[in-house]
Amino acid sequence: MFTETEQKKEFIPVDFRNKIIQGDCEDILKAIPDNSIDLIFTSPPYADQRSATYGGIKPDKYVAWFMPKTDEFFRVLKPTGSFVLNIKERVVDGERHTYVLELILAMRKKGWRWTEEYMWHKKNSHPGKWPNRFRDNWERLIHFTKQKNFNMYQDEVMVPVGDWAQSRLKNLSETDKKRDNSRVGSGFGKNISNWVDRDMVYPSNVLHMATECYNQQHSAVFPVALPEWFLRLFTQPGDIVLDPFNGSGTTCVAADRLGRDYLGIDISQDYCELAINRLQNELNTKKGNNKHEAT
Amino acid sequence: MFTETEQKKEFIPVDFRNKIIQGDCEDILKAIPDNSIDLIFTSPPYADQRSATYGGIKPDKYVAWFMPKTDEFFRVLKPTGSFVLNIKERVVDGERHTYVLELILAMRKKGWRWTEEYMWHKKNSHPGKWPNRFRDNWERLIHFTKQKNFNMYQDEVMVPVGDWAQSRLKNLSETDKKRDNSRVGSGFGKNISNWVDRDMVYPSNVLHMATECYNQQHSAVFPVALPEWFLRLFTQPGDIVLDPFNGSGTTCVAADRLGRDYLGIDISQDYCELAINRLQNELNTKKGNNKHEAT
DNA sequence: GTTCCGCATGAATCGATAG
DNA sequence: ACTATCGATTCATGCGGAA
Repeated sequence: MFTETEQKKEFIPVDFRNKIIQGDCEDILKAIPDNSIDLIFTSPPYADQRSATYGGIKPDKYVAWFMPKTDEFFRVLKPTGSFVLNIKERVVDGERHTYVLELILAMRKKGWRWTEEYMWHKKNSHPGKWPNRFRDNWERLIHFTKQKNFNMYQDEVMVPVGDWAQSRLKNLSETDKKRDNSRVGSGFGKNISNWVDRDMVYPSNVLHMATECYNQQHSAVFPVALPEWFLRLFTQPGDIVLDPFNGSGTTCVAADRLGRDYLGIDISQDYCELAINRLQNELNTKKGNNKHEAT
Repeated sequence: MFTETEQKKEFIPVDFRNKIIQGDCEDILKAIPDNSIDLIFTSPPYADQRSATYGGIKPDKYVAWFMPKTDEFFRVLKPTGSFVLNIKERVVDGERHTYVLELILAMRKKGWRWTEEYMWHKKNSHPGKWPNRFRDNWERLIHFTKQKNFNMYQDEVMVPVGDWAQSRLKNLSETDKKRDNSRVGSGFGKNISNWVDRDMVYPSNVLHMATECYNQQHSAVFPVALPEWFLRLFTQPGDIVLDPFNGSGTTCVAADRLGRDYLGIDISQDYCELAINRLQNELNTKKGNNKHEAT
């Protein structure tokens, strides 16, 4: 993993796989060839959020700030690739701001296809009570593509039927997180299939996942299971996944676990270091598990 | 209940409560005074759907078709009232059509406030998948208001607390609970009572409800629980609720059950008759229950 | 080694207060 | 009048100490 500027310019065009790069994705991506990325999965800083690291983009300026970046995304994405955007509109003056709607319309004018909108139901959203609204328990996962036909591997995200299987899936994923991560290279779907492989159905466009909690230092804004789901659905092992707002590197962790290559870009040096540490921990966990299995 | 045109013109301005009226809501509402409706809850014909009765509005014409009607809705709605629109964008040529996004933007230009967007998660939608998408399991419930302050009765829709609290509180003895409760009366132990006393919490903006089939001819309408929830939240008993695309009359049934007055408008004579029959059945059920109680 | 419970902490939003 | 900051509100979850 390289974060130094010197290495970027000569390294990326030749081989930009499995790197975390510090910088503005709009600039960094200029060095990436056209039609070279299989999946872009990202959660950009929401308007006026994360101002400490991203400078707090004003809601009214959000589309203008984001559009040049999506132009680069469009260029580097393979024609059969997908762009999954995790975003939610802020409340401004007591009503939802329209920057997400405007962004979708603007991106369509640039050639993007608004193929689908998945729903992430967050079980543990921020609490609070106000006179005019309840807790915001969902976020958009907007699926853009460059063309009508794109790669989608639906069988890879099939889920067990019925509540009994759901509860077992939950238990498995929790215990597996620490103990069996090395085997999770192929993912929980395969583990599950050991005992319920005959009762699997296709999921819907509603995803139920809790936000992941805090290892003291930092909180991942979305759970690893979220990029994992879309990586299974839209990529194959060996494909390359880009997260241009990499943050703590959750997308790259998912790619690493699933045997996909990643490219993570973030403007914050601190975030880049955090992501590199997380990925190093993943590597150590793998080694530890392998050693454990060997003994 | 009146469906004849002759009765409409003289009757509505004087008393338009608990009626099902056949006609185009854009025309019928002209007879309704300004600022007279407490809540508008409706699920308009989606683009290209219900073509037999509504002539199959083309997606590209949807906003132009819908906007004049929302102007009337705006006029008849009380300043403190709410307009809840159940809608979902169709897939056209492999991507989501943008008429819902455009509708929200157009309505805001006319003075509507896009206060919130609730999510209806349809738990039992029809199974099925397509090469480029899974089954669509959610719909928007867009909450528009005329002004920043509006009527909202949040306590009416509180829900039982989650499993985590049940499991965590199950070991508290009855004496502990009583002691803590009594302390609340004397002003002590308020913190404890926050946990022990509370078995109801406020919901979020995600609604989990199964779809309902009223009968074989009119499939996949929304469940009565859906308007019921919003009627509880945004109206009080005696308030008047409008559904300008009344269909089989589910909104009116909810209003009737909750002691709210209703006004249902639909362009289809068949739907109007169906709704009137449903409401008559409700009335008969009530009478039957009362008689049973009397004996 | 389990289970249980206390506690801290969030992609939040509102209203009031201050400059 | 308009923006910036701050406290209050609220609940699902993980962590860690205790039983």
